[in-house]
Amino acid sequence: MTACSVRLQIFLQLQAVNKELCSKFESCLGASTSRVEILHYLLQHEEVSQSALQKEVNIDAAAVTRHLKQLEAAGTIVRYKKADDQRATWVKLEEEAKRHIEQSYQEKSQFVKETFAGFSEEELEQFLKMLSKVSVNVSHVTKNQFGGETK
Amino acid sequence: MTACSVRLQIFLQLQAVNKELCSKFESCLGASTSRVEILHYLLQHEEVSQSALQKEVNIDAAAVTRHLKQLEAAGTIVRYKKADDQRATWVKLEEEAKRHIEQSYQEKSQFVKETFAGFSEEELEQFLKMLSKVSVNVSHVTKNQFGGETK
DNA sequence: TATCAATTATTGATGCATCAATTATTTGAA
DNA sequence: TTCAAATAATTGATGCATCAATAATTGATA
Repeated sequence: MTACSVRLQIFLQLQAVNKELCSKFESCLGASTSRVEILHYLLQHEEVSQSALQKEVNIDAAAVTRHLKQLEAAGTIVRYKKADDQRATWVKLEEEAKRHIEQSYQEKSQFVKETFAGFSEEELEQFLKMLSKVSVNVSHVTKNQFGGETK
Repeated sequence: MTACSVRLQIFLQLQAVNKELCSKFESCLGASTSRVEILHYLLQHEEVSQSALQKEVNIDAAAVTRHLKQLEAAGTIVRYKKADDQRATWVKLEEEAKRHIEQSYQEKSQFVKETFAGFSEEELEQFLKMLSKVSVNVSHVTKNQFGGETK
């Protein structure tokens, strides 16, 4: 309350907002943000290897494998290997599923629109810049700036 | 890539940044942001009931219970009941642990400082306002704005 | 006073992400 | 050619958060 700097508030608020955002998103769309991102990436790319997908959605390879196995079991996607490389697995949406996912794409757009209601385009640009700046800053933080002596 | 609106980018970036932030924080401080928030709250409040603490740190009561049990087992905190209400459990730091946590408080401050390096005070204020606005917007989103017909 | 509702904490089941270890395959260099 | 290193995916162990159900206690009321 008292000595709580603006920086600290932002730090906490960032996490709080993100949590609310993901939670509400999931209850609205019926799937986690990760799951939805995977599906929307597939909607826009026809065919992709797991490792490429993993880099795009930025979650752990193990998590990707588990998502895709579930989606395959549900009949949403197909997975297959190609002759030239038996290591890589390729993924694509079932035709059947595309329509349903197109609809959820609309819902996501609407959700995102609501989320940033009342922001001017200028503010949005600035928001994005700030987030990117934080990202750069964080990536430059190194462990040994802290704790110092390993007493 | 192509039809990717600024709003959508922010939406994704917000989650990405938060993930990096928490991950780096944990590797620097050696404990999750939740855990550290709990400890720092206790450092500043001497004694608190679990339910009050739970509201402060904004995580599920079940998660709080589990954190506190671990901290108790580690000898970092004590938990006890009071005569006037046998339901509530009160929590306080062990004297022994306070010094160590004070140090981690410094580390957290340093981390937060690094995170927002290069931001002017004005920008910080604006950042906070934006986050708050998003929070308000999200809280107003209702499930039935979406999907519409439950076909 | 007996009972019902609210409060508080806990537990169990579940979901999702991470890391580390493992397996299979491919590539490249000696 | 052969073998080591790189690449890709998977599995198991673990951590942490959530929800739902349960237990214990307290307060209110009829």
